[in-house]
Amino acid sequence: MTIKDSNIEHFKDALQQEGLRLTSQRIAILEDILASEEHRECDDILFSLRRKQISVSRATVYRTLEILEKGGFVRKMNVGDGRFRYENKQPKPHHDHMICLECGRIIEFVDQEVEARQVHLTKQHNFRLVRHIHQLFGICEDCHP
Amino acid sequence: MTIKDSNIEHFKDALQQEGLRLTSQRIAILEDILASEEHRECDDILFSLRRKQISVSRATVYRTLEILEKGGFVRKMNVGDGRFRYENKQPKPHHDHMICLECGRIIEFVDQEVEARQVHLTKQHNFRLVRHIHQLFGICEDCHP
DNA sequence: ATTTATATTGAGACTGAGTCTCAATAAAGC
DNA sequence: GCTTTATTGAGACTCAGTCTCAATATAAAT
Repeated sequence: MTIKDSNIEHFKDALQQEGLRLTSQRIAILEDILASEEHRECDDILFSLRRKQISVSRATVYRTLEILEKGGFVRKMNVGDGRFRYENKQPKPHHDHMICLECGRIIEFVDQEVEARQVHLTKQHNFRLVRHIHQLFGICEDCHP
Repeated sequence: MTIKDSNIEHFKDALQQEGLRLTSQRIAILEDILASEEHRECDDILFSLRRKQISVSRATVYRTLEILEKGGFVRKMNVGDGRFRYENKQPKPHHDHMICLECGRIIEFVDQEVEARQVHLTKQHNFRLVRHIHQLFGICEDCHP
């Protein structure tokens, strides 16, 4: 069984637990996401499918992305420009992002010290930390001399 | 001269540098923001003005907020729910936010270690840091037992 | 394999935050 | 006060994302 197939099996299980069905559209969308390492918006995924001659409606892509996010298959991120980006979450450990203001390039990073401080700071306020967003905006090395 | 008047003077200067005019609407919006410590969305400001019998159009509030942001009078922030929040930036040093997922309460925080790590991490990637977003989402002490 | 119950899909209408247009109005400088 | 031109308000518009509903497809039962 390939890694792809095992992912689809997991997806099938996740769907069944919710009483949802495994459709060709949902498989196509998941496969497209699994095959990409990018941080893409809905239409990027839609056009990627179209290029493969797979016709899915925009509504279905949005609906499936929501299911995939809940199931932990994709990560939905807000870059602040009004459009959400979705990335394949599967093989990746937690990370945050540096975002180039010129070219939109996204660099992933993690820092254990920052992670530890977050826990410390929220404890100080008796705040139960659920998740966080840490985005560093600036100019990447390709975009400055 | 009051602090309020000195702020309006600064605003007038900022406007003049851009060839813009000091109007009663712009003054009313700035005053309303200076009088608040909250993180409000456009309509909160609009309704706050209405309560004071000041009629300004939504378009003008948006337009003025943009000018105020550029001039460093307000800070525009994205909490990820599709609406921008604006806060009085004047007397405050830099800070980030903890956001309660239950009640929407916003707690401000700063941490020099985190700030230092950000500089360090971006340097490692030869990335020129311009600004950052650091938001900790969770449940505040009022919303959990 | 057929049937049945119901989840899913696609097309397009709809929503809501925010932007744009343009005629009427109001600052600022003379 | 007069003139120039920035600003305003009302509503049209945009754009990402959601919702509706009739037609279709899945999964389970027969």
